[in-house]
Amino acid sequence: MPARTIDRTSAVVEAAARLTLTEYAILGLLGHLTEPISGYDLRKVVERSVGYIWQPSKTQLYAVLRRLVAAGLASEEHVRQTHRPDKTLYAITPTGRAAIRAWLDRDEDESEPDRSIFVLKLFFGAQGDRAALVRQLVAFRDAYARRLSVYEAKWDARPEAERRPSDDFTRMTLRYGIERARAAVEWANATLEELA
Amino acid sequence: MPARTIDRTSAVVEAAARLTLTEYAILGLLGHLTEPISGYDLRKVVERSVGYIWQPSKTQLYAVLRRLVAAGLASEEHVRQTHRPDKTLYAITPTGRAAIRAWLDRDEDESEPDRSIFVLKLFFGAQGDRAALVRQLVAFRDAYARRLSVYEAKWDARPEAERRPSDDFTRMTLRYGIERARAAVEWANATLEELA
DNA sequence: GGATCCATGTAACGGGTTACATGATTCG
DNA sequence: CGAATCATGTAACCCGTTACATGGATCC
Repeated sequence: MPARTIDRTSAVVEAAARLTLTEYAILGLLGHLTEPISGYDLRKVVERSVGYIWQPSKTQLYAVLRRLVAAGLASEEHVRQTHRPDKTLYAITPTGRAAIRAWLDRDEDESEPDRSIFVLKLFFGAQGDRAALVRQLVAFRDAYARRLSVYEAKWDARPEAERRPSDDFTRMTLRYGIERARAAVEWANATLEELA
Repeated sequence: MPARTIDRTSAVVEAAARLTLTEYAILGLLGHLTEPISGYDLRKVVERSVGYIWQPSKTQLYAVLRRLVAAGLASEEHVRQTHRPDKTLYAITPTGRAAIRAWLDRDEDESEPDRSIFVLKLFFGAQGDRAALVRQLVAFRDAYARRLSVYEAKWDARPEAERRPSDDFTRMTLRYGIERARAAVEWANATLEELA
């Protein structure tokens, strides 16, 4: 938890207005899940779910979980294990739920740029070697094409009978990923032709 | 310049292999331009050109320029002014040119996720208020729609006769921005219907 | 019997953001 | 005559990344 929130004695939800994106994301995941989870397992969940939108480093994950507990937004439970390393399970608290709800309801004021290293490189293309750029453009396209097929595979993953309400939102974001990936692939192909 | 590059006595280009994205971007801009430029003006250039791909804070810009000079990748020239504050003009050096060329030619190994605060929020949509989400989705769509029209206006900006070789690359990246923005707007509209 | 899985950390480092500051000048 | 422009900076803060570490258990 950032130091600047320490002096906020009351109004925890308002203090929560100062969480990092990473903190909100992890807190949101805890709220998304139905059972307490270890940091280790949470990582895997991230990879399978929001990974394509956003991803924390391993170290960050553990650090954030502890911060959330310190802020009262999550609770922890230590579990002893005999044949495996001991672990700590984290769950969201009512305060935590209020915090994400407040975050979700709050309007964001700025729209971030679509950051991409490769596209930035392409912008400077005239200063470099054309063949190298083409090579990287191909890699760029292939990376998005791979993503695309991963997303599309997920699309039909869960059978309709087992769907939960939150799946609707998962699918919306999935569709976002699909549409944007598709746009990227098509653009890359068109640009490749232009470079040839 | 990061401290870790200090001990590299020779092979400046290789030391340059350790620059930040921000540093490469600014160096690339210096290489892109034909004349020395002040930090102040460079900011405006950023806003008008690569701004939608990537953008540094004001403070960063000035700091990076000084770092680039310290590394020998850029040169500076102090200009006294009578009716305006004095300024410093920066230009890329031959070493700097070699550095971006090396960067441009180098393959990137990782593909970053398509980070978006709002989409992350939508992923957690089930935990929040539906109306608030719809409101933000509209804002999201409108922001991209605005971008879209800005890009499209740029597309036909420069008359064909005055075009320079680097414009081809500018247009490629511009088209990327257009296609992705279009995809975002269409997705947002479809999702809005779904939420209604 | 070497690799991979489980499960979690520490330490160091640095880049980037936010807030604040300055002071003359030109525009409306 | 107040606001915006020009032009650059300092200070503080901290989030996030990278590298490194541990040690038993299971898999092939």
